[in-house]
Amino acid sequence: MASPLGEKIRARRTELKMSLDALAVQTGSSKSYLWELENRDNPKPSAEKLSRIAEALKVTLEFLWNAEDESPDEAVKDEAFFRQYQKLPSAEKKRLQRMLDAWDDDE
Amino acid sequence: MASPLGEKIRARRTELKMSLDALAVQTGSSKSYLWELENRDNPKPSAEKLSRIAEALKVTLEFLWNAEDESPDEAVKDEAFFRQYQKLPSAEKKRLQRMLDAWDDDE
DNA sequence: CAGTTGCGTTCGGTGTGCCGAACATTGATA
DNA sequence: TATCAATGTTCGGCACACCGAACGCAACTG
Repeated sequence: MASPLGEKIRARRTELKMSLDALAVQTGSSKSYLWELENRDNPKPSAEKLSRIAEALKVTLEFLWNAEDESPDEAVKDEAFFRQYQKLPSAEKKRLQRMLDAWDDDE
Repeated sequence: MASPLGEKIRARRTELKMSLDALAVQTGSSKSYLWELENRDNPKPSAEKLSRIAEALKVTLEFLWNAEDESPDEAVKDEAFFRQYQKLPSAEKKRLQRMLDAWDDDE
């Protein structure tokens, strides 16, 4: 019954030792709705709600919404890579971009 | 009237030379709704819709949603790169990671 | 025991996200 | 000019995201 999104929210919330009430206050949601997100079948929160939840849980939107096939560990590494990448001068970025494109062409 | 989110969606959509119709098909939305997202005052799309839009536009959820007023052009490219990167198998990721590390060592 | 506090759960109602279908507008073609 | 195709715009209405308020239940404390 519970969705992957719901599992992630609950896992992270309990990890941070928050109650539904506490999270509700921080995110401007109602605890009843948060309960629905965690337990109901196919939750479809708004970007706004989910964004505030992600913020309160100190994870990214991407992690909550679509990291289904990715382990949390790998997601964290990917984000670290990205932060590192962003600091490069654009000439270097282009080099990496070309490598990526080349790989996509091979499948 | 148009929100930052709306501006970003339109900017990226026209950049990719897509019509509202085309984007609608790709994202499972209606073009009328996409028009509302681009032009109406305070759009509050669901995470689901926004996620599919981000994917079609090749940017991340974070980029579309966060009202970062930093230089958008390079940010868009970075996000596109990251989205592409995430789909790689981890062996490939490691290769790129090593290149990045090598760069950092040189300064 | 009765009361309190803290947590999760249920549920009816309401605002609005999102849609389909019509209408407006531009541009191209002859 | 008239006409057709493509894109953008408007609008009425339905479905459901989200809420408040009640409820259940366990662990306390006097």
